[in-house]
Amino acid sequence: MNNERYNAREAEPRWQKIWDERGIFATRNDDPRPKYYVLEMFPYPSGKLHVGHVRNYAMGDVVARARRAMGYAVLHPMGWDAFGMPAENAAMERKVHPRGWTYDNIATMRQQLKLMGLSLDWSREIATCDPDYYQHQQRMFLDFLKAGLVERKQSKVNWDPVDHTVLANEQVIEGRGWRSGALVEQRELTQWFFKITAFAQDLLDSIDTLDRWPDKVRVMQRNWIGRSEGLLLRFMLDAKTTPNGESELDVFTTRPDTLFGASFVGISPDHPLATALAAKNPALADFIVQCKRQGTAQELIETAEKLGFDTGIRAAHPLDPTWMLPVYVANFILMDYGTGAIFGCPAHDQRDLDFVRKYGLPVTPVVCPEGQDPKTFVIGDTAYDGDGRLINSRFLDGMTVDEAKGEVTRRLESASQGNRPVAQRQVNFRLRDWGISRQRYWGCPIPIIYCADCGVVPVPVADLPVRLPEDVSFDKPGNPLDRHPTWKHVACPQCGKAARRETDTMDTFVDSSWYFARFTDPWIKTAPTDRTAVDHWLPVDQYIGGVEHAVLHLLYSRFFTRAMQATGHVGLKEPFAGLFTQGMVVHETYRKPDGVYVEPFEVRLENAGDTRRALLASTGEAIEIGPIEKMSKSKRNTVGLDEIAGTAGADAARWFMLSDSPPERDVIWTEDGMQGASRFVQRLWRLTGEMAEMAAKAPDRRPETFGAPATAVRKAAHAALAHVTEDIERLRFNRCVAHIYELANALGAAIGDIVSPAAITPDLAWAMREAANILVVLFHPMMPHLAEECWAALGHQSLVALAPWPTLEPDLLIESTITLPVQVNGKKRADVTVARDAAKGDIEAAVLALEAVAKALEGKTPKKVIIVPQRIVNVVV
RNA sequence: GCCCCUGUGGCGGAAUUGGUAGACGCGCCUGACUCAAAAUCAGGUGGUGGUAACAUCGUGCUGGUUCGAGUCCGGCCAGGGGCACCA
Repeated sequence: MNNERYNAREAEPRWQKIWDERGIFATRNDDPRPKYYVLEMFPYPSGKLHVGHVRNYAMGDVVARARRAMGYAVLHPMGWDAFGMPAENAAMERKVHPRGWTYDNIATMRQQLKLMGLSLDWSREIATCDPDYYQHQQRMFLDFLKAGLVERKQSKVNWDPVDHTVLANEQVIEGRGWRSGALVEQRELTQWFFKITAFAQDLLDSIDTLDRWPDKVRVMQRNWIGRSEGLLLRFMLDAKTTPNGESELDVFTTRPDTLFGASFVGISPDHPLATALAAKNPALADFIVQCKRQGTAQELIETAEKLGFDTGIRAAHPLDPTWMLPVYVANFILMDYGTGAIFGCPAHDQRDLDFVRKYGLPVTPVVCPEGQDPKTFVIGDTAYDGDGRLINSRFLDGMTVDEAKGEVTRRLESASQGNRPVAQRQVNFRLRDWGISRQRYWGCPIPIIYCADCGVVPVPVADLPVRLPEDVSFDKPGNPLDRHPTWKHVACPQCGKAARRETDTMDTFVDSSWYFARFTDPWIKTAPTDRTAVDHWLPVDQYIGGVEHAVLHLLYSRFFTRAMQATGHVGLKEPFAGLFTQGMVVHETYRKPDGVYVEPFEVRLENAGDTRRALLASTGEAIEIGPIEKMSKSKRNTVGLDEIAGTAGADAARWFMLSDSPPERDVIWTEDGMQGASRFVQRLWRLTGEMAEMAAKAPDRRPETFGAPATAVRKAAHAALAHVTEDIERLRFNRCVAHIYELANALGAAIGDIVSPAAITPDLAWAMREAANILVVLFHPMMPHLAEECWAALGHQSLVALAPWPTLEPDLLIESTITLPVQVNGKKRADVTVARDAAKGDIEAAVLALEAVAKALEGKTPKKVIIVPQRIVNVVV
């Protein structure tokens, strides 16, 4: 009997040490068993772990431990996404070096992860800030460059004025920098880009193959890539009106059907034609300057008024050369989508309508909604973008929108002007190339040298890595690499003359775009990956992380894997076969009457009847319980790992984080929930202790027959086994938890039914031993330390971490008689117990003989009796 | 504005994918043990009526399909998320 309370604080480190010493979670690449790669998104070493990390890693660990038991060679590694801004901010604020700050944090967090008892292969640990890692990234940058997947170009970029760096589109959330929260400005800079658009169509198409990804993420990626099909059409310009005799203008449209509703042609202020004309027209130059000034902050763009400038240029309508349209420069036209030029159809596009109302251009409706009289159909303040029939459109009149699109496309494709078709079908993507240049120190240096004679020169592979200099200062804003006295001054690798290093570093999302591949062989020095290892382990079978990376990390990694495939570093294009996005851990907020937030561990909660109240633990002062929110430093509602591992223990915390809420949803951290988990830890300890006592009396040989009590115990154990196995495979951890509770309840009841020691027959003792073993193996993925302790108490010499998953006896789940609910007219009136394989006629007879059924029938004769085998009986009157 | 998701007891949530709504946990109530508390154990816990057996209503609202709807379809309402001058 386990008389002592289970002491997690003593037991947990003891088992961690044993696992560690025996190296049981280190995975060999030549393991012949089927592979299974489980990965949780690796953490940024920000300082300390909190319960949100516990949830994330506990889920991955359940999968890893269960798959290991099921006979897979499991790869479950851990590393550090170690480059990034916070290290530099710490350097500025605390006068520490980013490297020291980062590695100190890694040491702390590694220690904390070990406290959680995760079954990780620490021999494969990597940190992205280690030159042993980033040199390979530089190597791949050079390979991608050679393959045409990297490009240096001038473009408009998002500039974060607080972090003093450029941000990718994916890193701008509602017009603000994703880290700093500062309003992002537009700047024209020369930058390095990864050509993610080269794979736009494939990235989109392959989403259909990611059948183990959440729909939500797939939808978000589809929207982000944003494919639209349309027509590229050529407008002929009146050369007399253009600055340098230009005679054509290309326009992209998805609505060629509305071409007869055109009332102007619009070009972006950044369009080459606008630039050319501005050189000769000071008023237009002023207007363009005005557009750019007004357009610096994203937030302003969204509320900005539509403004335009009539260039005096005239364009011929593609379907009627005699119809001349005015060409405006308009502030709402984006240069980097389509061609930077549009035709404006105000009746059916709200932006165009707002624009023409201001400049007095005509509004001609050309699509009339079904059922509306074309004579009375007028456009007011709202453009009509729905379906309908064409009007005011000459040969298109009467067609549907789709027919008209087809007709216009056909005509213009076959019409030629100067030996080229007037129009061609085109696909455009919203997705833009990934700008990776960052004007920061703590990142992977871009291995490029600029030479006055040779131009842009890649660093030779033999010279890699390009290491970050150690002696840098953070006393001024801006890039420390750029103002370093010597680092950037190098000899040109080609001509030997004085040249200059690229001082930008790579976006930290590059670092995390391939780490999962590096884990497959982190020891190889000569290449980013060992092809045998990487092709063996990839794809990741189960990837787990936050949904906030749906269009960031998860899209970049898909691109990067394609680029690695194109340059021979991996043999596949989709890195993550299964993806699971877990919810956040949220917590109540607490504030003193003066509005100051109070941390959870300073608060004492009291339940009185249905009401709860919070008191300051130290003084008893009443505290207001605020809304439940995402854990954040500003709301002071975070719960750290140290607070819980040191008291209730890691197992209880893991158990609580996996219980109640479905894993994809947010979970609320509560003291009560944590206590409930702790109680269950003790209950399992007592229960297995009692069962161990009985198990000691069990015969070695399996009994020939089992009595009713033993059979009940065995049925409960095997039912739980079946459920937990399925629920782990489907990542429904909350249901695993419920089924383990059910088994514990059933076993507790079975023990309670034993009236005297004499009732413990050999077959019952044997069943108890079997059930106890099943119970411990079933909960060990969630509470591994407690499981080892119980496993030892059951007399095992080996570790439960190495125990095989129990074998299910399906016969135990099949009952010989079943109880079916009986409905009359769809309302439940009785139960009927019949043989499992009873004939329908027999069931019907049994049902109609029931007193409750007769009563409900009120003497009427049933019209029909519906019998769903093994399910239900419904008598219809 | 467009796209997507969610809505079930006091709370977190189950419901074999169209078949007994409320598994399991938390909280609460009653009892046992205790000088007392903690811990533990036993019982109860959707609403209404009834001592009870039982009856009746009940899955955001509303209509429909069906022998049967939390689950499917139509229309609303509420909450959350994503995208947003993308032509």
